[in-house]
Amino acid sequence: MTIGNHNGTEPAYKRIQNAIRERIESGQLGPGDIVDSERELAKIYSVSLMTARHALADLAREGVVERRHGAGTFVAQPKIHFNRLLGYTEQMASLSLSVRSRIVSSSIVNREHEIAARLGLSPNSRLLRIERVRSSDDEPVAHEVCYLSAEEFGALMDAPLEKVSLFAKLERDCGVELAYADEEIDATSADHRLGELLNIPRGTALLRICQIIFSTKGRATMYVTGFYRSGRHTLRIRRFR
Amino acid sequence: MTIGNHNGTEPAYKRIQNAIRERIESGQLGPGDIVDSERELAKIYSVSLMTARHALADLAREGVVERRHGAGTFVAQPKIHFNRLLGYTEQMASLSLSVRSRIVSSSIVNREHEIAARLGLSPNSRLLRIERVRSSDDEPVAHEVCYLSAEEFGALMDAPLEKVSLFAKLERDCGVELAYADEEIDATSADHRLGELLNIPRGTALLRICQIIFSTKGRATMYVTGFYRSGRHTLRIRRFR
DNA sequence: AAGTGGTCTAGACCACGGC
DNA sequence: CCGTGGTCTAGACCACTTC
Repeated sequence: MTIGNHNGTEPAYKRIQNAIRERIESGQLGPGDIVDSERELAKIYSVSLMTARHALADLAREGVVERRHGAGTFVAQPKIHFNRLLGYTEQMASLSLSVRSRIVSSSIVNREHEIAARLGLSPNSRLLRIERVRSSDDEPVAHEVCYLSAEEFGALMDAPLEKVSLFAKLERDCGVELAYADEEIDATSADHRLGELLNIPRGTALLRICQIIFSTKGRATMYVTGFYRSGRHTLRIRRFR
Repeated sequence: MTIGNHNGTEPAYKRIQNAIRERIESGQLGPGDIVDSERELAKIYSVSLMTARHALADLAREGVVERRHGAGTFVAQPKIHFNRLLGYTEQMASLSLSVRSRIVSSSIVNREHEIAARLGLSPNSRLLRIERVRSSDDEPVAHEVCYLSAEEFGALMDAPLEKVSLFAKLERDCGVELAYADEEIDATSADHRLGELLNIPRGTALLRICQIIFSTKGRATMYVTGFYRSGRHTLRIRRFR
């Protein structure tokens, strides 16, 4: 009797999981459909019950399947993606809205000590600063300023960011995988300059969002502050207890 | 040899987890400290390795401990709670700030068709409506109105909500377990009435948050709209890609 | 009653980490 | 080297759902 994780292959429980995932992705199994039971999987894959169980319990934890005591294991309903970190362009695209961006300025700065620190750089680091006004239907609706390490991303200074999403550019061309963002959200009023840029009266309420965006490696990659016209933007999130 | 989950008591793996949790909460174990290994736990609690393992693996999944292959299991760094669904009172308490609530009105309404619908009730359902102004340091900082099914929660109408958190009341006294909330966040300006209630000039920017709060059973339990003074409130969330 | 998931046993081998 | 976690076996009893 062979015991233990012999040969250098994938663990059995992962092989089982992948097989189930593939059947879901290929459409062979749809939401609500029943999945092989622990005992069936154990026979099919010649593993013990505990191993089959491990595979299913893990998939349930991920939300791929749902287990009902006494009834069986079922393919879970497709998840609604709340709270997903998206770039502005991506968000608008997901709502079938078109955006255009006007680059107000693009420059290298080296006196933003606090922002440099938040990006985990030494205080006097050179930063690429990109300031943009985003419009939809030729009407300006948001103002964003983002900062990145000039050393790493200086090449983006002349990139055609009017059309291409900065997120996409980072992920596709710069080999950075974005993972999550910590954000601070509050309300403010438009000052004189923001009023002019967004073509609104001074004092108009704006949603202000300030994000630090981290890569999959845990590196703070980008610092963004944005002002969004009220009425035109609502942020939707889901919070858990 | 006894086998299986005899007698109607708590599962062994949960008893082990609770014991570890208690040692962490009481300060006996701090972040980075090593936790009993699977083999030690198995001996101490007279359970099999798999059971001890289950206890630790589950705690690791929750983020309470961290497991390092070949090294051991360690107490995780204290979590920064992002995106946690908290009542206003709870949030302020977690920041060591005291709040007081003044109940502006508390009544039964039956013409809020849209809100009733959002709570999954028939359009003309009777709803308990509680309007409160929250103050910190005797200065009004937020205005909240919440709606609940009058049929289910009518008894709350005369509850002393000046002092007790509504969340706590629901969870402790009404047997409702809150699970998550879908929220919409945007910015607005104070109108005349809000200006008076919050003692601020008309036109001041306010953060507006509108939540539908769901129970663990998936029932929409409460609808809340709140206005929060800018400068006094920033919402912190983490979003994942 | 039959089948399902939930808990549990008493072991096993392997891969990895720190001394 | 020894101890740790990661994977796995071949069973067991219990609680629950469905028929």
